[in-house]
Amino acid sequence: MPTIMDVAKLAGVSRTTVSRVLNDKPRVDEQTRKKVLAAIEQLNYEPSHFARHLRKQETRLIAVLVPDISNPFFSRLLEGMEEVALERGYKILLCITGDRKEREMQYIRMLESRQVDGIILTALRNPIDSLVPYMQFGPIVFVNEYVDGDCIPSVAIDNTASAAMVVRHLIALGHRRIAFINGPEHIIICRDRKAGYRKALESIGLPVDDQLMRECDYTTEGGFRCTQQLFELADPPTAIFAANDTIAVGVIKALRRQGLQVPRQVMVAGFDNNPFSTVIEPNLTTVEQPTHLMGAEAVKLLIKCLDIGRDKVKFRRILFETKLYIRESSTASE
Amino acid sequence: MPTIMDVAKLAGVSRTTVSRVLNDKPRVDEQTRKKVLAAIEQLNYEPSHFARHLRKQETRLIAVLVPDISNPFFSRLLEGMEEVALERGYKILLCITGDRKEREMQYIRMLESRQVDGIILTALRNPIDSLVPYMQFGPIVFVNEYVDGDCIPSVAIDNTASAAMVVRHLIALGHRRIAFINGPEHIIICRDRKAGYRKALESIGLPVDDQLMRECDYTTEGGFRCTQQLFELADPPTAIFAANDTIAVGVIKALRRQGLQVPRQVMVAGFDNNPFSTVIEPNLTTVEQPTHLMGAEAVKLLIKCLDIGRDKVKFRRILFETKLYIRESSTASE
DNA sequence: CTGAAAGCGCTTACAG
DNA sequence: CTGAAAGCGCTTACAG
Repeated sequence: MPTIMDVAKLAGVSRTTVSRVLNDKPRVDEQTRKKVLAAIEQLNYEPSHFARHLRKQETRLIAVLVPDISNPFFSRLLEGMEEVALERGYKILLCITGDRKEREMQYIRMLESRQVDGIILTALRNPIDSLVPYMQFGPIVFVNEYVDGDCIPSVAIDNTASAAMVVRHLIALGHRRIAFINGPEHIIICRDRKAGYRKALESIGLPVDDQLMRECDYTTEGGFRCTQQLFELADPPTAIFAANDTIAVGVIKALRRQGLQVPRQVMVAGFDNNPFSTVIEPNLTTVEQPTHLMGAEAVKLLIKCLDIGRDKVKFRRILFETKLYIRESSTASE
Repeated sequence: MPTIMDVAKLAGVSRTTVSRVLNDKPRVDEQTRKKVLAAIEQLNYEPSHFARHLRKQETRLIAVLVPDISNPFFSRLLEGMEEVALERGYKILLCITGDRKEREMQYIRMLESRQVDGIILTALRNPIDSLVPYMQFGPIVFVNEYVDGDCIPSVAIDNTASAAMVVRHLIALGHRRIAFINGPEHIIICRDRKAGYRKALESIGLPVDDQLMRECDYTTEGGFRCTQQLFELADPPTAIFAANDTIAVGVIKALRRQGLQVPRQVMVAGFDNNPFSTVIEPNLTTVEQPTHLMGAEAVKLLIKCLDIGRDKVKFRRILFETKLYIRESSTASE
């Protein structure tokens, strides 16, 4: 494998000069440049990223932590990130945590051993304080996930407002008994969606019935089970809002099992615009997040922190708009 | 950020000794080891992976190229890889090609600039010959994808046999007009599935009707369109085998649109056991590949090439068994 | 058991 | 415009 020294010898110059040509520095004679370029070509030389980065004290690597890559929400986020990273000369290290705390910390520690320049967290299962010791080693940016305060830059949506938008839509269709099946409420996103649900009800003076609020683990089975429970109530709901589409699939399956027709007898809405949502019958009303944009923006934010220093970065909290897709599952039949 | 020199000074030894302790080398006095360990602890020292790898001429990084991470097939493959990589001290660089040839080559070139130790390809859109110049820089392993001959180690399934299994299943249910909607036939996997389709028909003396073989781009829309065309035939099929579940969703949607009942009037089968397959009604008969195992095995194979040299690795072609899931879409009503 | 020295392949002041 | 030298942070023969 040829090194810079081989190129220098062949071209009859010093390795300093080769380095200059390589990095497009000024003050190189045109003749010299040509000789060097020819030597590079002839040897099929590629500079070693490793050596370069050791010298420059940077890795051009970004660790992205995701709980679960099979979830289209996270894979789309990654697609958005990858696009921008490549453009800017960064590479992405895929870190799947499986929502396990130790695994998460293990990856965060890569910052300490300088394996990566920075970290993007799409979720955080450890307490926020556990990040503090690592922040000195490089920037950390949230996307999707966020925390109160703005000690850590984040890219996200307004979950409260988005959930409220769905509930208002169901209210407008005449529903008064609207159930909410949430994901795990130790997750801030779920807490905020719940807040949005309450807010929408309260804003028009509807009572908030604890019986109608359920919590599951973000799975289809969870949605199925919670729906069954809801229909054991004396006064069951006429509409169900699920905190994500995976749950909503379980909701629709359970309703079908109960012999209840969607949307005629019960309306359903989800969240995420998962590809599922147009496969299931009836097609699911849902909220779309601009996942590609969010991923892209997160990488841009991280690179900005790297370039100008975290503390100088403004807009520490970037919010994106969401969009409600009204489909069959919440469409009134004429 | 402390370096090995800081530790050496604090412990009052040479950096050679610190390195020995770090790497668990023998011939270090127990007292000395303790002193060094204490210094490491006190400084919160972590060795720089970069420097270590520059010296050792390895990166412990594996580039994994995938066409599309939103496809659950590829994301599960990645999950399997990640698990083993982490166990063995390797990290995974996520390379999304979007099926673009230039993008693919761009990533393959990382081998040349020694950014990664090896490459795993889940697909290859460039001609196989284009890999040859890069093979000298590090091992390349296929998973899912493969080529004729065994110049490149691969982990895959027997696509011909698996497709034949599906078709035999449909034949056993009494079908004689079985259509096949394939993915792009420049992909070897699709060609092999088609071969399996033909083989199953021919094995019991059924004619192979060109009209019943269609090709699309692996999308739901493609499956929809091809199905519509099939039902413009004078003698339409009574069963449709789609080369993957995404296509099969389009098939079922088209049949529904035509007012045809599945499975009563037309039976359908897919491939991949995509999560879709249990969301769509009726639930889809499909073939499951052991994606996690395949991903894991691909990483093991690559690491073996790295450890003992590509040429010494046996089992250059590893085949995994597939499993047919018979669901409603191909179940005869009593 | 321990250390001085060389070297992995680059880049960057510094000097000319 | 060009080059000699130092150095990024490690590991590894080599010598003692």
